[in-house]
Amino acid sequence: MPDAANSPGARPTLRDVAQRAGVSAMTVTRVLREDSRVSAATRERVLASVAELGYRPNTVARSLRLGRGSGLVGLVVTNLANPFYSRLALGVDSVVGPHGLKTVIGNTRQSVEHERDLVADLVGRRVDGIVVVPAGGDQRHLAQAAAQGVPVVCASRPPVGFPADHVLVDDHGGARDATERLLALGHRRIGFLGPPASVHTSVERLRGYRETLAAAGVAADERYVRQGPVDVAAAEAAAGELLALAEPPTALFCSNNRNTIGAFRAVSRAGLTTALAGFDDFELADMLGLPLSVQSYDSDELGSEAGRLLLDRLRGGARDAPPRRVVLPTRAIQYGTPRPLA
Amino acid sequence: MPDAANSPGARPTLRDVAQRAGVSAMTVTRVLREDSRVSAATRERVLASVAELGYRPNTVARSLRLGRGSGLVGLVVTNLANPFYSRLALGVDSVVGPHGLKTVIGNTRQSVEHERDLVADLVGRRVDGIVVVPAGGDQRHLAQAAAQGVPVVCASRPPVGFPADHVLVDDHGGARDATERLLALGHRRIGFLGPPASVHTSVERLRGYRETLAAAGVAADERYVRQGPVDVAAAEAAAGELLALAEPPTALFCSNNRNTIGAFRAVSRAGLTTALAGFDDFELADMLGLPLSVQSYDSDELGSEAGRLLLDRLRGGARDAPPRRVVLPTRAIQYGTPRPLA
DNA sequence: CTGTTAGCGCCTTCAC
DNA sequence: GTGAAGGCGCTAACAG
Repeated sequence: MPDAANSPGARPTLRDVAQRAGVSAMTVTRVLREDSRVSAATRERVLASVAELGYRPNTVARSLRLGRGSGLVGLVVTNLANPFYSRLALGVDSVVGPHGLKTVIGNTRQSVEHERDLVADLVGRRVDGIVVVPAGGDQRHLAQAAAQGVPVVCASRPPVGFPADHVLVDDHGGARDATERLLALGHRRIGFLGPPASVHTSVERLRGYRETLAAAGVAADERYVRQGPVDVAAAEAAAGELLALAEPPTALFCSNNRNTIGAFRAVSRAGLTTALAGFDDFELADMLGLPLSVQSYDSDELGSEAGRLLLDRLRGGARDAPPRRVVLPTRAIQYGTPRPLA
Repeated sequence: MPDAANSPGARPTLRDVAQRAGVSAMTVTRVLREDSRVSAATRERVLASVAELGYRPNTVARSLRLGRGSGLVGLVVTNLANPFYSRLALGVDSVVGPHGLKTVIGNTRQSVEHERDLVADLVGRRVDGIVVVPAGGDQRHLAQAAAQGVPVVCASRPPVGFPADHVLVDDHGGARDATERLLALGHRRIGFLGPPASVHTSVERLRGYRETLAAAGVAADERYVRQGPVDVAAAEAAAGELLALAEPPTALFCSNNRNTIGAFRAVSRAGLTTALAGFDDFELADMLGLPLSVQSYDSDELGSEAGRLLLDRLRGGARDAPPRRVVLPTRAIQYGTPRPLA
């Protein structure tokens, strides 16, 4: 009887295997851990017993006994449906997975409150570490987790009020480059479209945009700045407003791909040739029929870097190293042929 | 000293709290579980002690003691970077999350071997259940997990060789509708583009396409069928081949959005007006400048339905119900104005 | 080479 | 109202 399910739901234990093989539980452990020297004969018997019972060691009990963590890494993001975050998740998982760690997802739906509950839950589950894209400014719960000995790595946004490893994108540099490209084409009336100021990346990208304009001697015009849209529809509306101004911008810098796509829709619908520069690459960007430059980077790299930082704390010697910061560069991609301003 | 980290990494235990409050561990448990009647005074002292130590109950130990599962749901997909799967993940998580279950992700990268290892690992972690999009035809490892008492729910593809709840999309019906739309426009030379026959959905959609053609009295032409492309580049190449035939198809039915996008690129590059019908909606589909009909459905619904089926097995009375099947309908979306064949 | 003892952190059972 | 045992499944540390 290969897999006699004696009582459904009652999974066999180490003891069951031992008893069936006529040895002690300890011996079974040894065989399973390929530990010390066990006689070939015994090993055979034990393995047979394991197979017959369909025994699978209980990792939970094991990790409890060993005093280690649960072999889980918590991943906390605002919206996993966003490919940006799912790639990030994959990046984390691809790095920690080979080390026997599984990734637990936590979706906060932009709510700091959810984030706090999630982190508390993850800490309770004794995750070995947490990778988080903080949803808001209040990060006390993260500080607390870190203080309780759970390594925290922030991705995309820096930790606030406590030390932690973090991985950022070169938001400022990317925004500078994007803006410079528009300036180089002769544009002076350049609009800005991006998420609200509560989003760290948006702040940095806006700063890069402003500083670049200032450095080029272009007067800032706050009418051209729309910090707010988080989805395509809102971005399209906001872009439409800018384009409808008496003296509309001749170019738009869009600080993420939601805004770029929204802007594209608005420009396209209005039948204009407003130049576009954006942050984040996206599929079909090359087929839009408008020249477009984007600042691109792989979000899975954000994840894999975060995973590496975490592993260093867990396995490497970086257990008590001072907090580290990794900044990923962006690279410019030009779609279509840029048109100099007439 | 609010959170004196006595020894970093050594998290306080129930006993520590008890000792500090001058009570027994049992009493602390009671307070935490809001169990029996504990004197208000004791409760106060315990809670204070909890707060001061920053104590967080160890869920791992708890679930071990209670003999329950780990409060985890395993999610096994081939590629989380694909928005299809990340939405599915979110759907699962949104349903099981409110029941205190967390979702653990497992990415198989299309490898059945990885899938087997992953499932084994998840079972070892005593997940309460598994939602899986099976990567291949060999599902013995899933059967085994199910046999060991871990409820398995298949999404997008049915279980093979063992009974299990599953959620499918109406692949056949959607393909029929898509093909009928092309026939209605007067097309008779209709090509098919889709993933290899190892993918269940592809088989069903191809079947729907073939049966619909046959029903309309259109002779099948196997030169027009390309079952293989899994990414945009391969799809574009395959579409290019079809378009380059001596007697090219006047319309293409693409059985997923990778193939639709690839076909669009090929058609667009060739400057043709080949009609397109696809499966799966995708962003910017409306901006492509070609008429296109797609069979759309929400993959998060696949996930949430799967989550519900799983919950029924875990919490509901469906513990030992016969396996159930849920089929989600598709709905047609028309982008642009369809052009009847001249 | 193999077995016994003890206990990870928690909670059910039974006493007081 | 509260506490003392005992054990969930597993494995270090020590026997033998």
